[in-house]
Amino acid sequence: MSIAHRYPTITQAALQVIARKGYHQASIREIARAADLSLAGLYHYVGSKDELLFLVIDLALDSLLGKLDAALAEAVTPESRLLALIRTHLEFAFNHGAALKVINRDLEALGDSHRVAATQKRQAYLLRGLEILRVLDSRGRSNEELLSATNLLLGMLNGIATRPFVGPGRDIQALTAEVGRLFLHGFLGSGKGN
Amino acid sequence: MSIAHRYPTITQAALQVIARKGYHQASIREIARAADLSLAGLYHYVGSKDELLFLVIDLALDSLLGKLDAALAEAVTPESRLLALIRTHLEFAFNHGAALKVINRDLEALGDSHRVAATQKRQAYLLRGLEILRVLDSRGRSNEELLSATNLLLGMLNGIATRPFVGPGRDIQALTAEVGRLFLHGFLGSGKGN
Amino acid sequence: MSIAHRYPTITQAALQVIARKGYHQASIREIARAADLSLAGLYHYVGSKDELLFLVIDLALDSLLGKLDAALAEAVTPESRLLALIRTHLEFAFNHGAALKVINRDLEALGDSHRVAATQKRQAYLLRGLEILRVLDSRGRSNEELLSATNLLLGMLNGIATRPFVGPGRDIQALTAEVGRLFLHGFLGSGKGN
Amino acid sequence: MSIAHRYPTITQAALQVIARKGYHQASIREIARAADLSLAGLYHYVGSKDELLFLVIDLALDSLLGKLDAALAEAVTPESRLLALIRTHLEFAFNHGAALKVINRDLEALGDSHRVAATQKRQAYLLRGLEILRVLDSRGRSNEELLSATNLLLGMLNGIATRPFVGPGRDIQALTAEVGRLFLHGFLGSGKGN
DNA sequence: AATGAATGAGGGTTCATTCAT
DNA sequence: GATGAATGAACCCTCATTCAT
Repeated sequence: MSIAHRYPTITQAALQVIARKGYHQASIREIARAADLSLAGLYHYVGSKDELLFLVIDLALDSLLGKLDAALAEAVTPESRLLALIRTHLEFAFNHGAALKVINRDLEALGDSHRVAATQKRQAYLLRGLEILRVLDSRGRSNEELLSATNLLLGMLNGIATRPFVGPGRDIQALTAEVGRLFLHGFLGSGKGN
Repeated sequence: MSIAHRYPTITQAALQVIARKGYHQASIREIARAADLSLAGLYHYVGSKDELLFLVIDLALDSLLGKLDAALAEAVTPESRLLALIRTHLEFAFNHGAALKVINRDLEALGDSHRVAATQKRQAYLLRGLEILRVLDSRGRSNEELLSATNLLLGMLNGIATRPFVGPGRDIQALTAEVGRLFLHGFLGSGKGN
Repeated sequence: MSIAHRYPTITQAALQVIARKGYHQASIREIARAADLSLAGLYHYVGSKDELLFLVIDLALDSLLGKLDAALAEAVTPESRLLALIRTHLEFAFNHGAALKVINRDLEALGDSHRVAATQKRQAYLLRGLEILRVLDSRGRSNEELLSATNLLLGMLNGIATRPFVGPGRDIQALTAEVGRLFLHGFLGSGKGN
Repeated sequence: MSIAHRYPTITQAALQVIARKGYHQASIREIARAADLSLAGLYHYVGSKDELLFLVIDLALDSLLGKLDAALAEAVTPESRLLALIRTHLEFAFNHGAALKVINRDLEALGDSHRVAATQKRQAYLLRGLEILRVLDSRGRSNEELLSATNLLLGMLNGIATRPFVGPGRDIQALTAEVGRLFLHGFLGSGKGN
């Protein structure tokens, strides 16, 4: 059993357990059990619980950013780029709900240095959204205003994803369209002068 | 020191500690210390940690609902009712950030029966929003669509409040106006047929 | 069971276990058992293993210094003061062998701040000897030379005490006389000019 | 890399690590790292941690005894033999402080059978001293008295070496002379009848 | 000859909780 | 009404050691 086999098993097990119980309630023993490893065996691969959390979050952020960039690579018009972001985020929420939950809920549990690194990577995601809105904007919004709007957008998306109100019954196409229309109308139609 | 004096002290101390560290990281010893009580003294008033969390969340929800209903009592037009909800929520976020944080983050840590009760009360808050949107709607949206839109709205508001991106520099009047315009344009301007 | 009853029990239990196995091999679980307490019960009185070691060493040093000062209070001539120190040290070694062993062997295991405090108190003991030798000296030895001689003396005494070579069969009176004569002849009869 | 090359590396690495941290605090992982070996690689040469400690102590005792015998081979008068022992011990303390520290501090950590063997070899060293004193003695001291005096002497020497009081600034020639004079005066000038 | 992988046992410490006083 | 004392369970982590390759 090579290390290449073990690491994915470990990170996936950790992701599932941490997503379900939260970082502080997820015991490292339970993670080891979920990874089919003894407690000491897990420590053979991971130096500490904090490092394990970082690994999980870092992988999740890589995955999320990767999917976003792949989707953006095929979208040229500003509107389609916005929709690509919305769709990607919602797809990620539904297909990788555990990962998104851990990113949003447990990142702050990271130790100082790890938290800085992870926060930077999450900011990169935010910046993707901000740049899309900047191009979309027709009224010369300031950076601060654009940032605020980006936060509104991501807040909406995470609000949908985090809450159990909206189940997987809703298909993502329709939801993307709904959020897209709502935000686009609001964003384009609302400005300083209105 | 009567029981009537103790309870507010206890719940406020618990609220602060839990908001700062999260429920599972907030030790009951630290809460007792913050309430200027001995450990066993705290147990004299509160039966368990879970019950204490419920007390805190229940009070927070009562406060939030009370403020919302007071604001709605003075608003008659649908638009002003929506703005009242937005303003109330943002004000609560800025003035009682700890309470909102605990509601959103720690409610799921409650034991089964308490969690059900608290969730119901939080749903009542959601329903206030849904009814506002129902009146506001001009296109005969279904209940499910209205619920979805309500979730979008609350997601936005919580997103703003939770994230550290938007500081207290922003004044609430302006923020309320911005969110209101954005959501209103989006909600009114976007419908099935658009 | 008041705290006045527990602390001596705890420190004595800790002293015995640590003396027998050495600080790092003495598990706090075993100390708790020896003190007839549960593990968590021990932590009710002592904040950490390091603090417990400091308590033990500090008490041991107080006891040693107390006995020395009591003995010195009755000795006036320089020779009798030297013999008082020798006798006290040997008596302490035989009657409180565990305490002396912990002082000599485990002091360096203390954490930084505790180690500084304990070392200072041990230095006070050393200075008692140095002052005795200073008065005894007839050749104007320098401070450094006196310190060196003090170390030789204490080295001898600890050497006897630590090693299992000399059992309690030897009575302390005779041993005191022997060491006293040997050291006194050497100290008085040996000097720079000899 | 033959086994003949590995063993010295291993024992030296083990000596350094054990001297610095003490046997129980010296992890076998750290020793392997210091020997530039993998953990399992170290176990290829050494069967257990206890065996490794024995190896280290045994080599140290061999070295100490070898140096002593070499020095005694050139000394004929009783006084010069005593000085040879003192000088050898002090030189060993300053040049091989780690080895002396491990002999004195960690021998008792050995498992039963190894401890017996090592103790016997250390007794051989003690006996060298005892025989020197026997010849030097002019008053017909008993074996027991001679053993006691030997312990005093070695106690002094180890006391000097172990304590940080006397640094390497002191040159060994002078220190040897000082200890020699002190002990000689004391030993020759003190007897039963004095 | 050499090592990565794996583990059982035990380390110090913290926790929510109970109870005699 | 109030609290010091006490505990069982669980926490994260390290250890010496073994074994398949």
